[in-house]
Amino acid sequence: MATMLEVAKRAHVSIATVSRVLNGQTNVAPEMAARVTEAVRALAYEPNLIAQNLRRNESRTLVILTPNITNPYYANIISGIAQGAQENGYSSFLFNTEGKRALEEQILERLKKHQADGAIMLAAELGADWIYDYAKEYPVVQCSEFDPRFSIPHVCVDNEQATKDVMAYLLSLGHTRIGTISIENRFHSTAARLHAYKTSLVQAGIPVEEDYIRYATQGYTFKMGLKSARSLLAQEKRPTALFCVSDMLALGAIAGAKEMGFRVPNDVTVIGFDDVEYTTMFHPYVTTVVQPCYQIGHTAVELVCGLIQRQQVPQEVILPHNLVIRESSAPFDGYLANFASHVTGC
Amino acid sequence: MATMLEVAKRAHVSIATVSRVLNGQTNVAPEMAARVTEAVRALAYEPNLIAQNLRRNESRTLVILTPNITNPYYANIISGIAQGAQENGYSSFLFNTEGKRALEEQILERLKKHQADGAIMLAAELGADWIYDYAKEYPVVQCSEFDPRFSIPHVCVDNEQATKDVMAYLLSLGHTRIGTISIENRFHSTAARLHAYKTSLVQAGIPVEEDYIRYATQGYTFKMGLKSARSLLAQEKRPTALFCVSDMLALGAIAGAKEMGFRVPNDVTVIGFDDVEYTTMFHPYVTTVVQPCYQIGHTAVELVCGLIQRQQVPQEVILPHNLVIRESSAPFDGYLANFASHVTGC
DNA sequence: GCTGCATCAGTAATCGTTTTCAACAATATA
DNA sequence: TATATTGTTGAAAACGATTACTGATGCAGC
Repeated sequence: MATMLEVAKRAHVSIATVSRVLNGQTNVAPEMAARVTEAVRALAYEPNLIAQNLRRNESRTLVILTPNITNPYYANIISGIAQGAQENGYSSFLFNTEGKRALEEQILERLKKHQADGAIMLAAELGADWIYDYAKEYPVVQCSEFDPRFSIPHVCVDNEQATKDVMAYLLSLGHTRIGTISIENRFHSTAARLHAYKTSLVQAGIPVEEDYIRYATQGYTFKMGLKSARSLLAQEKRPTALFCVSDMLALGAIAGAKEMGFRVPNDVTVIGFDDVEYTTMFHPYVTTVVQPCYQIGHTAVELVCGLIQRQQVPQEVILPHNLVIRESSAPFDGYLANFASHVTGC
Repeated sequence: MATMLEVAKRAHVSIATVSRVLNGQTNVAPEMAARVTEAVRALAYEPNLIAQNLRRNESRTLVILTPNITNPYYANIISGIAQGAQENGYSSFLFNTEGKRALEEQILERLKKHQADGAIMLAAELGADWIYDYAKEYPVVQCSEFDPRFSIPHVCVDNEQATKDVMAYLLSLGHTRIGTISIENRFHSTAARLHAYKTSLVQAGIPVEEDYIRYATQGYTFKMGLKSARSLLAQEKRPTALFCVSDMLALGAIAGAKEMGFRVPNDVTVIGFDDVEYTTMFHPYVTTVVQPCYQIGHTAVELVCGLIQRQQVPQEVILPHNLVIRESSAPFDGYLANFASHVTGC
């Protein structure tokens, strides 16, 4: 690959002039500029970005840390990030960390090593104090998850309010035996949703029953939803509505309910969270909370670009959520609910 | 961030010595080496990789082009790549191209610009001649898909043979009315599978019926499988077995068959391809061709590393596939098949 | 004609490494 | 004692760009 020097020689100018032409500076005689562009074309010159980055002391690169790229929830966030990065003249590099700290640190080390100008972290856990060590010194932004103890800029929805909306909706449908499928992890969203679930009940004068709460032990998976629903719905005074903290859990819960002979939504209402594509793949389509994923990603890029340019950026950006009502939710039907718990097949 | 010069000053040595220590060279006096390591530690020195790369004229970086990171089929390939890259001291950068040529070219341009040492392309289409322009000059390897007209090194399974295995299995089960859900795209695998489907029939003395072939028009999706199955099974002389070129299509086909009142596998046998996680999520678990995805990814890295080091590498690596028989396939039952086509509900 | 001021092009320093080469000291050999 | 050999070390030249600075040229104003 040709270098700037070769271009300069061919155009009979100095490399400084070549550089000026390439960077669109005005103080170059048109005739010279023409010679340079011609030489660039003839030699198919492409600037060596490594050299450019060294000199400019920037990499124009963002690293994106995702626990699991296969998760469709992240897919839209990522495409928002990719688009935003491009608009701001950055490349975004995607890493699949599987939530492993060692890997995550390895990637953030790139900030130190000048391989990246900023980082966007999806799904950082509560108590991951070490992240703050990087965020203090380098541009780091968090998406969806964050730890309120640290002032790392982040973009998310109001999980507490979203859950309250779900609960208000369920209560308005007449449900009083409302269960939840939560999850065993250290995400802020999980804690916020569980907290709002409980306070909503209390505020409605309904006691919180631990029997109505299950925790997925192995991630937001279909199987976990299935298993949790089986156990929740096997109780004599089974819940008539299930709030699941993710759509995959909801899908599993619906399958579990069906398997036990319950109809969804007639016998059991199931509500999800996130609005991934699968919610409208199988009937009943899932009633769920939609998060503006693309926007979340896009906004995160804007924050991190702000940080890179040492501008003042908001510590927290909360984007609007939306409860979309589809086929998996229906008003409480006392008659059915009392009998359905004894049914075992159709 | 401290530079080498600062480390050198603090250790009272030259930067050459610092470099030697950092690169583990032996001809350094232990006492000096100790001073250097101490200074490195004290200043929390991290080498500037940009400078390093410039000097070494390499980036130790691989770019991975994926059409769709959400597709679980790619997930395992990607993790094989990530692992292989790490083992070889490379970073792998993942890009979601959505099959857009402009984006793909933009990413391959990084090879020219010294931003990446090699590229691994997943799912390149037939007739994408322009790729060859890059592959001629830079290390490029293809995974799963490739164009036999060009000699770009690639890793894949033998799609032709795998399909023949499926067909032999179906024929051995007694099926003679075998349909296929293929797809409208320009992948070599698609052509190979369709070709093998047809030749297997012909070799068995069964004429190829266009009525038994459907083409998914909008990708390997559940909905496409559903739609194709509906149309295939609505025929009076409906096929009793369906070979689908992807698991998602098979899942959709199973749903479609069920919806029409057919039992899978009793009334209709459905076979998929790839063996993604979803095949064992819902019953019946899908009989499918498993591809050694992780291995494919891993091998692709080895090839590309070979190319980078200007070694001779094989033009084609074919990895073994495996037909795994699960719950969605069963022997042909003449009695059921003749009546089931008139059934509309259970 | 001389000064002052643009305008434009080139020289050289710079970014932070690696690596060649020469210098030097210490040791072995004759 | 003189020389060859070996082992360490540092000075300086790369890598390929950007950019501050310098210098040359041309033109206007006096």
